[in-house]
This record gives sequence, structure tokens and C-alpha cells, in this order.
Amino acid sequence: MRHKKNVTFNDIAKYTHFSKTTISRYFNNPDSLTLENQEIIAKALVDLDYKENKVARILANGKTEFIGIIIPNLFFHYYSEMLDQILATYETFGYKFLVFIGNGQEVTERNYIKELLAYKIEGLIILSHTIPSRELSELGIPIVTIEREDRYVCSVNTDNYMGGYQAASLLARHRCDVIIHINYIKATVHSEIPAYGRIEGFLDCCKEHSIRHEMILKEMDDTYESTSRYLSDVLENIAGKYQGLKKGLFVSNDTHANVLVNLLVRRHGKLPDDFLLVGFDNSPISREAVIPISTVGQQVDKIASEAVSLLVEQMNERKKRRPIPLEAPIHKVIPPILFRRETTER
Amino acid sequence: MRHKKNVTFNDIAKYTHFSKTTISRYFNNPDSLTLENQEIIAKALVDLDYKENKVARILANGKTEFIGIIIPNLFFHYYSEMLDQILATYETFGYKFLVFIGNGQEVTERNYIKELLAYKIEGLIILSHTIPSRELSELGIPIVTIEREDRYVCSVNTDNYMGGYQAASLLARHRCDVIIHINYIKATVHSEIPAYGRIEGFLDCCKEHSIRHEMILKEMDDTYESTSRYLSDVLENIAGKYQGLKKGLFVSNDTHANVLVNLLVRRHGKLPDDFLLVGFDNSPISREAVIPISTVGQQVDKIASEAVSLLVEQMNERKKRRPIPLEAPIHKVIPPILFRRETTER
DNA sequence: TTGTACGCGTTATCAC
DNA sequence: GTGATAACGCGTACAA
Repeated sequence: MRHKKNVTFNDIAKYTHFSKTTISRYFNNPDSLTLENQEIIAKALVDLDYKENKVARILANGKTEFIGIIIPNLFFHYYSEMLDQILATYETFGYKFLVFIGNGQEVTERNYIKELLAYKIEGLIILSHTIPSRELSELGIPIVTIEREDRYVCSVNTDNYMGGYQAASLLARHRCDVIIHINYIKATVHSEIPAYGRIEGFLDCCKEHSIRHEMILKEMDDTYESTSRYLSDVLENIAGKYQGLKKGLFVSNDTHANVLVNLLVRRHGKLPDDFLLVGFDNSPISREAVIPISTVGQQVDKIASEAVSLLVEQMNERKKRRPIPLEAPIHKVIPPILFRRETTER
Repeated sequence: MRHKKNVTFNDIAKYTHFSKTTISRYFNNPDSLTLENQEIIAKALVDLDYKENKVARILANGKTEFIGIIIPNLFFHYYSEMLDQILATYETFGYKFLVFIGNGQEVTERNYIKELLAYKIEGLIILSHTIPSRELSELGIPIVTIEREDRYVCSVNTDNYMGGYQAASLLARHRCDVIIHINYIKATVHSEIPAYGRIEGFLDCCKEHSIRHEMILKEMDDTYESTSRYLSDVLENIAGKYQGLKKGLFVSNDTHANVLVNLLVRRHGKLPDDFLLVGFDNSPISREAVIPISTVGQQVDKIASEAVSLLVEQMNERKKRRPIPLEAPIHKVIPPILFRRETTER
């Protein structure tokens, strides 16, 4: 970068006998040049093999076109699909993305934010749960969160309540005698988190239709093996407790739903008729399971594009001469989609 | 950014009665200041709430600490896990990542590269298959590719040959009468692509040990449903053709292997004893399948860290006063790991 | 329509 | 150990 000095506006200016300003205008406001001169410059760019330098441009006009992202991981399909969809908005808005994987520790995630701010990102999308929204709101840049605590910042979330309600209602329509919601609750999960709505929706549906139901809430650790063992016990209990009854299970994610399907199929060679299942997320496993699993799907593409456009609106507002800041954070809610597959439709 | 003018070295300089130069030194070479003065400046930073501006720093010294990534998608778990591991190297090397999802079209991917170059990335990691390595090599920046055609650039790949060999050999050790490799070949796939090694490894193992074998190669389109239908036919054929024989199937990816397992389990209530299966990738589905699937796993974490450190080496070399460019591209190969699960061990 | 002069916030090169 | 000054490459009043 020091040795091979790049071609600059100055070089082009000399080559074409224009001024730097005119070259700059060629890029930012070409119509202000005569067609003739546009062509002269265009030719010079080719001749000199000019490559634009957006860093210099940033320093001059303050617009990085950077958006920062902090996302917990990419192992969960939900997150990687979301990131995929967010990055795809480059085609629409032209913003570039600086991505960090949050590790759940406040100190390091705060550092990521500091680094992002040092690079003058114009906006920030947060999926990580670590930093409280209160603190995020004080960063002084537009922020949108997705599926996390969002009291003080803008957000886009799935309508989890509707999801829970739909799941319960589907199981009820299939005349289950009892419907059971299996959810994992981490210590940090409480009503502030959008996913909590699934529980409320489930419960409300049960109550409104007077359906016999049970909630099985337990904090699970993250290893697949221990989860499997736990769910095996749960299944044993349910089978014993509700013998002879038609049981509808609403499981808070597809991976766990799949574990249950596998346990049942391995024991009975097929999915027993007295077990219905609904998962959550419409992740690939729900479709690829030995018995394809009914599930409540999040509209990840919509959530992603809503999130970015919500952010872009705020970023544009800030560029105006007299920006009007939001009075209160905007919270967008995207309805889920129910996928009916074999675990309920037989 | 225009309104709220940020605190700069100039402000700090005035506040502390030092020069800009000294402030700069405080950040880049603090030992050259007296401890006393360091503290004075440190205090000023807090008092003025200084936030560093790396954009200005880039313009001045040319070091962006940006690495560009172009990756085909994040729907395949392999890619999202790889991206996760690559991004995680921030902790080790401090490089920031600008990520683009390649859409398979040369024009747009070329545009992504142009954009990345405009932001003065110091290196580029390519997982997308679109742009020929020849063209990449002419970009004038360090490049590392992962699992793609790599003749003219550095790369890190799994030892696909070993993977194919191991899979065949595992099936052979289990005394299969015939082993069958099911692979999907896109029009573009040929011996230039690392994954082709799986086929060679499989074939060599079969030949060396005189094992009866068959290759089923077919270009498949990407929808899960059509793939399932195709694999169902394949299974039918195999079952008929090799009736009474112990059949070992080596499937080129876990998703397809899982389809086969599901078909077999749904038909027979369990995995028949005359069918053994090995998949590829050690993706979650292989562990979460109704019958956990033996598979050849890629060491994604190692590939990712090797890729970044290979890149970092080249980037560091370029920063020297007299950089010695590589004579020939370096190709690193990471051995796979065989996971034995129920589809072979019963 | 085009040009001049300066600013953006930092680092590098000399001096002292 | 510290300071003055010139880059770095582009944008933008303001002037012509």
C-alpha cells in the first residue's frame, strides 16, 4: 500500500487536464459534466486502471455505509439463516456488514461494539442477548435488535404469542385429550424476552378453550446428549401419566421435537397414533426428520429485511440537516407460519 | 457525524498542552512517553470522552485490518460453521471481516470483490466457486480459498481422498459384500475441485482391496423433495440388484444419507441389518438422525484457523519493506475424522 | 460547467 | 522524550 502507490484523483486530473474536483464530480454528480468530458474521464480511468478508495471518501464525507452485527453463533440454523438474509440486503440497500460472533460475555461484546464504533458504523443490528437494551440505546447510533430484550431500542420479532397459540390450537383441533408444552428456560429468560410469548400464547389458548394441559419448563444445558436423556425421561413420564389419552406435544424447538420423534419411532417402529407433535422454527431438521415434523416457522427473510430497512430509515433520518429522533422505539412484529406435517396430519 | 463533531487528537492536544504527535504516540508507542504524561493523557481521554477513529488511521497508514469473505450461502451447515470459526479468529488476530454472500453469478461476485477492494481489505477468503482462481490470483492481495478450485491461489482443504478412502475402508472392514458410492456431480465438478478426491479415495480403496463396488453419480437439483424421490429410486434399485448381500453405502453428504436412513426405517421400522451407511460432513443431521449416522467429518475449526493464519502470514509479509512474494501457492490439507455411529456399528 | 482551497483525523518524517 | 509539518485520497464551499 505504500510501495505501489495507487492511482488517485490527482493522477487522473493531471492525465485529463481537469481538476480533482471535476474528477470527484464525475463520480458523485456526473450529470454536471458534459458528456464529452465524462467520456474523457471514463477513458482515463481505464487507461490508468483507477481503483476507488472508499476509505478516503469516508474520511471526507463521514458515510461509511457500514452496519455492524453481533450475533450469538452460527451453529443454530435460525441464526445462520438470519445472517444470510441480513447480508443479502446488500443488494437492496448497499450497506456493507461487519460481523462479530458474540461470546456471551459482556466485556468482550462491549469491546466488539467499541471496535465497530471506531470503524464508524452507521447502524447496529444485535441478536446477542448479552448487553441490556438500555445500554445499547445510549450508543448514539441507530440500533435494531432481533428476538431479544428490546425495551429501549427498536426491534423486529416474530409474533411468538401467535406462534404458541397456533401450536396449541392445532393440537386442540386434532382432539388431543391433553396438550403439553415442553420449553427450556435459561436463567435469564423472563417475560422481557420475545420467546416468552410462546408460553403465554400456549396457555391462553388452553385456558380459552378449557383444554387439559401441562407445562414442562426446565433449564437445559446445551449438549445434545444430556438433552436427549432428559427428554427421554420426560417422554416416559408423559406416556405413563396420560396412558390411553391422545397426547399433543408442543416443543419449543425443532431439535428437541426431533429427539422425541426419534425416541418414539425407535421404540415403536413408527410414530404412535396417540402422540401428536409440533415444533418451533421450521428448521431443516423438522423437514428432514424420519417423520416430518409440524412446526411454527419464523419468517426469517421478512424479519431480516424489516430489520435492515428499519435501521436504514433511522440512518437516513440522521443524515438530514435537522434529524427528528424517534420519540419511542419502534417494535415490529412478524407473524409466524404454521407448517403442518406428518406429526400432526395422519 | 457532521453535527456532533467527535473529539480528535487535536482537542486532546489542546486540552493537555501536548502536540497531536504525542497523542498519537500515546496510542502507538506509549513507552516513548513518561509515565507521568501517559497518565495525563489517559485522564484527558476520559474527561473528553474520546472515541478512536480507525478510518482516519487507515487513511494515514494504509492498514485497514479488514479481511473480505465471499461465501456461497449460510443454509448449508458446513458453510455457516466455517464462517463462525473464521469470524472467531478475531480473538487471535484482530482482523475484522466484511462478509458477502455469493450468489453464484460472476458479475455480481466480481462486484463484491471490487467493493471489498475499494474498502482496502488486506486479504480475501473465498469459499464461493464462481470466480476462477486464475482471476483471483491477479487481484494483487493475499488470498486463501477453502474447498474450491485453487490452482493459482493458496488454499486450505480437507483431505477428501483420505475421507473417501476411510469411508470405503470402514464399510469393507464390516464385511460388506458390495459397497456403493452415491455422489452428486454438478456440471462444474471435475477433478479440479477438492471434493472430487472423495471419489478417487473410494475407488482406490475398492481396487486395492478388490472389493465389489458401484458408483452412482448423478447431478441433482437442490430441492429436498426431488432429491428424496431420486434417492428412493436409487434405494429400490440397490435393494433389488443386491438382494441377499450386505450393502455398504457411502453417501457424499449427510443430508442425503439421512434421507436414505429415513426411507429404510420407515419401510422396515428399523435399519435393516444388510444396510450399512456412511455420510460426509458430520453435520448435525448425522447425529440427530433417527439412527445416528456414521460420517466423515471435516475439521472445520482447524480449516478456518489455518486459512486465516495462512492469510495473515501473507499479509504480514506484504507489510515488510522488501516483501518476498510466494513463489507458488501453498495448499494446506487437513485430515478428516471418521465418526462411527449406529449406521455401521451395530 | 469547471477550478481553488481547505477540511476530514490520523500517522510518518524529520527536527530539536 | 517531544513537536512541527507534511502526507493519506476524497468531498465541498465558494469562486469564477
